[in-house]
Amino acid sequence: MSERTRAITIADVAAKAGVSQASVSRVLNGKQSVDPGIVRSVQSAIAALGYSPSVAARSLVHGRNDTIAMVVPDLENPLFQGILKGLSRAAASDGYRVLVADTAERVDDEEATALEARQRCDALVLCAPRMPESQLRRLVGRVSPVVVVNRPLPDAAVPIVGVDYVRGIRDLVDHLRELGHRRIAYVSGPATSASNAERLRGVDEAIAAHPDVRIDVVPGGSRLDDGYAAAESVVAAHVGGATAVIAFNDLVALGLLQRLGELGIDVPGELSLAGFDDVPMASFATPPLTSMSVPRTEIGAQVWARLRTLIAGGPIEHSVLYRPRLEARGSTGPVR
Amino acid sequence: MSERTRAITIADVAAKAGVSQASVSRVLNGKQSVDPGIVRSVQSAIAALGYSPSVAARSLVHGRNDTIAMVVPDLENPLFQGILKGLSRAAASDGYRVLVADTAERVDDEEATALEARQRCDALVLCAPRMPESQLRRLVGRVSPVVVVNRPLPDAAVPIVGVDYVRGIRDLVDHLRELGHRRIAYVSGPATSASNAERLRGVDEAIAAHPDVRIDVVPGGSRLDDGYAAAESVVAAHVGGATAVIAFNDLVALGLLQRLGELGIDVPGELSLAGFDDVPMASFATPPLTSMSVPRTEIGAQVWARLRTLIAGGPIEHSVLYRPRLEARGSTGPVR
DNA sequence: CTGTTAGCGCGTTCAA
DNA sequence: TTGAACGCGCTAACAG
Repeated sequence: MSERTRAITIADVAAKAGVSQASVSRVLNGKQSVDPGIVRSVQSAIAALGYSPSVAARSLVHGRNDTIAMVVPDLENPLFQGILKGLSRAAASDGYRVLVADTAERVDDEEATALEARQRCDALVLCAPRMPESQLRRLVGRVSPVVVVNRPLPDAAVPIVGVDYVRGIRDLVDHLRELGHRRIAYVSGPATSASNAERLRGVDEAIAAHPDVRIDVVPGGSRLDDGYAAAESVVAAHVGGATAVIAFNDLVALGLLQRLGELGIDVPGELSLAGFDDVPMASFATPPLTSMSVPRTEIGAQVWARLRTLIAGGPIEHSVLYRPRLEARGSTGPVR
Repeated sequence: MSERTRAITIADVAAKAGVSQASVSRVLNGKQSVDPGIVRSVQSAIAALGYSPSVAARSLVHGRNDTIAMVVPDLENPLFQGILKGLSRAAASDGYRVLVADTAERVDDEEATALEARQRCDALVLCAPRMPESQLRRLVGRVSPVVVVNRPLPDAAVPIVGVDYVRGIRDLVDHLRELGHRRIAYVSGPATSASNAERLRGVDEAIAAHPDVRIDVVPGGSRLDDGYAAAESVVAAHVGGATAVIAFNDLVALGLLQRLGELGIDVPGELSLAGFDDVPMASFATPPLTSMSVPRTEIGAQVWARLRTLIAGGPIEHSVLYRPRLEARGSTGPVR
């Protein structure tokens, strides 16, 4: 059929318009002032030829390509999806695009993936990195500009945007305590998750603050089926006296809720249940799930704000920690 | 603090190794045969300098950058997330990365977004484009190589990967009919969604095939709250005689399920309810939601397979339509 | 205000 | 096998 035709270049436009490449470039970028006549002839030449500049050539000259990368352990996590959406839209408003790199929870691939992604982009977002702290500290130094999400890294020269899980758990425990609960079970998240470690700190602090409260930790995970599978341990804790359960996140809570229903355990009658993240589905569960709300897309926007500053050569802006907001719903009730 | 240091280039490596740039390039790309001694000195120079090649320069020379873009109406849709995940992982295994471009359901921005994304990448995936067919036909010609997802485009020179919604709806109606239902309500999706149009065709075909079945269409949407809001219309249809409901997708079904519960309508006792897509949450609802399963990540992988062929200069491979699989669960039951 | 020139960093001829 | 030289497409500096 048709010949594989080479793309048209700025030289073609210049020739057709009868001017120099520099003039075409000026018209293209609106630099300096150009003779209105030239502008018109260049513009019509561009239109006639259907020319569009080579992004690659521009990148080579400028040393940047207006693209950032987000490295994430699992694209299926609603929290990360929300952050990606917020980041993508915020960056787009400044003419930047977002590359996604899903490490599929393979901790060993994280560093290589991050380095490779950074090669292609002007900056990086490391979302809930699972790698050891020492490795992460080394890495952030190599991939700057970079912003870290949901992973504490004290005194590191990196802006961090995250969620105050410690505070969130404490607030949640307070809520349950006010309802009369004194024995609580916490269904934990992935061992590699830093935010799970933070939640556990929240658990410890809550216990310290309220000597009358006891919290047992049972193994869980991060997905629906993890919650479903955790039901057995939760029931054991319930038999042992627990009257309320806090799940690592809403997915775990919803999976657990389902299984508890199958087992004939009334929520919140016999057992109160709360999740974390306040995913859209939370308020649509039966009963509606009490959760700690986290501003997912807002986090993405804040990440972009910090990254943009860094890209522009600005300072490392202050880290920010969002305080989760309690959304008390039907799944938690007074102890009886 | 430290000087803003210019990145090291292949010339630096060549100098340090005492060879020509060409030799370094050869070692880097494993082309031709190079003297083992040179190889070693180059490699140690690379290691010593911490050199890594410029992606931009490579892109300029090769005319490609091993990146593809996926344009999607809404990143929050579980179906698109699954496709993105499958696409991203499949492409990654071939050394390609994925750029995401979320149009936020702004139909008017779709074309510009697609063109801009294509500039930066070697190929494009148009996921459920909302634009008019004529515009889409024109567009696909301009952004080739491209694969279209979930949008029929008869006789177009583009591989299409999609879901047989017509057949899916028919199978779902058959399921309900076997349970004794004769009056059904369909809660429709977004007006701009081509897959909704396909579902409506399925509805029509089902009616034609089963003269004893009547299906009423009520307005809906694509998200949880759309389903919640559609409850009123559904109840009206129920009062009018409908004993079963098919929702545009699982999100709508789940939102509807919630509201029906609040209204004291028993599912499936009074009203059977089915969704579409079989999102992870479907089987965890109360009652578990009957749905039509769609292989989300598999679709992403198939998209990549076709795109890869196209990028390699291969032929336009056959389009493929996945037949949804019925997952009959507790939300649908015999009419009584 | 305009054109000419010199790179940006790399791959790839073409001789040697 | 190796190195020198050119070109990918564009922007920025410098003259004119």
